[in-house]
Amino acid sequence: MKTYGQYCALARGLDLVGDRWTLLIVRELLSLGECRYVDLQRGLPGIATNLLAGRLRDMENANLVRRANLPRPANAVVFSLTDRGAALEGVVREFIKWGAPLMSSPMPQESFRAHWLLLPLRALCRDNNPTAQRQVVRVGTVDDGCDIIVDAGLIRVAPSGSDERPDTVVAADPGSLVALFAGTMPIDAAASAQLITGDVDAVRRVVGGISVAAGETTP
Amino acid sequence: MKTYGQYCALARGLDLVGDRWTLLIVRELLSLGECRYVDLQRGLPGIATNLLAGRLRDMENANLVRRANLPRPANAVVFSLTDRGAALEGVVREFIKWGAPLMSSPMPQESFRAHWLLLPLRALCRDNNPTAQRQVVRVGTVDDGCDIIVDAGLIRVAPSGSDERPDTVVAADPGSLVALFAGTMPIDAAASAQLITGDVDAVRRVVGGISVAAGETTP
DNA sequence: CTGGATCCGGGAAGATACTG
DNA sequence: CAGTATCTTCCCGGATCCAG
Repeated sequence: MKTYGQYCALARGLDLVGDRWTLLIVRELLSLGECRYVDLQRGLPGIATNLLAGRLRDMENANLVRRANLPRPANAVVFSLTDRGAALEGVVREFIKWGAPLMSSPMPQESFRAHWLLLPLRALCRDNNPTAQRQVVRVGTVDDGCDIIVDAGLIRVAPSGSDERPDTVVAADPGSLVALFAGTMPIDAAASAQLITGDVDAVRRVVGGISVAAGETTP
Repeated sequence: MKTYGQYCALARGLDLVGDRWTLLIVRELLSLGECRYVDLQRGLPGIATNLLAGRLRDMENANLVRRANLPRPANAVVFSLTDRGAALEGVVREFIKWGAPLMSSPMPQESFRAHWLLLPLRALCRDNNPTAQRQVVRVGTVDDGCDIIVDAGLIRVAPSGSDERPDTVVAADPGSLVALFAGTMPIDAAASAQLITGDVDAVRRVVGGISVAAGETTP
């Protein structure tokens, strides 16, 4: 990006991450951790491959992204954020908070990946039943989704993988997923619509943290 | 801006404010409040006038900016942020925090406006002497700067204007201003270098809040 | 004088094909 | 798998011009 030429923290920050796609690449790396080139392509539908390659090079030069060559398979590469890149989490979080009101419903033609919910879920989920046993709620699928691991009052949200056996799987259209975790759609309605497979109470345990925190707790 | 076409809060947010110059226009309006077209031009050195006009129109359509026609002088207009636009303050604050380490020293040719310090100063300044009388420290000039009004433990930072009589004026090169309020340059050094006019203790009162807050207080 | 609109050149973004 | 090469399109930047 051409520099703004302004001695200002905001302008200098935008000089580094103000380019188109850059913050979305940061979102992918914050959500997924280390990932391969094709993982980034899957998580960034619409990006041109030359643009992705160019941005990764720029971000590497700016010390935001680290590139590591794997021994096997041959020519394999993993990308990850440096500490400086990971420090953008606050920026991304505020952006997501600001953008949340724009999420009322998906547009036709709009793409969706369940792991895009990972960062929002970290803000939205709570343990409403801290004395219960450890539970895992999967949002999406094992190939693309988030695992909400709730245990003793603590929440961890990780990209879904085969290392967790979910007690519950929430698989729904994008609009319903967002509505469910935003508290707009009642959990009962989601259950009736067959969007929840497994232990529905595990969903109740983690959903609606923000509003519930100010009100009563679910037993 | 072309939409990313992603049903994601970050992507949808960037659809609205990801365009070049947009967040810098928000910075100006957050810092100055209502302002005229020429004020924006002065605060955004380097922007082309057609681009500024276009962005303002886009932001008006996105409900981020409000345009009001003044009765006098003729054709005069004031721009200001809507509530939705002002809600970007959190994003801008995080960006400034992230960009702060990039501010070590100004590049030659880089432009500077003292009122760009307004948002950072809100985070940096504290009242280290809450029992003292009300004091005003001006950073920059009456035409372009910030007035730090400190009174009974409360800090207010406003764009400088003729309605305040500063007890102290800090007028220095950009690098020294940043270093002084970031705590890198000792206040004594700034005073010796004739950068501070008036009551130096008023500067001591407001500077270095973050580090001082964890340490001892200045009497 | 304020608040733009118009025109144009260069460069970044986007789409697609191809390769070690 | 991880890009490069190439082409097209469109946005940005700079200058100038214009209406109220």
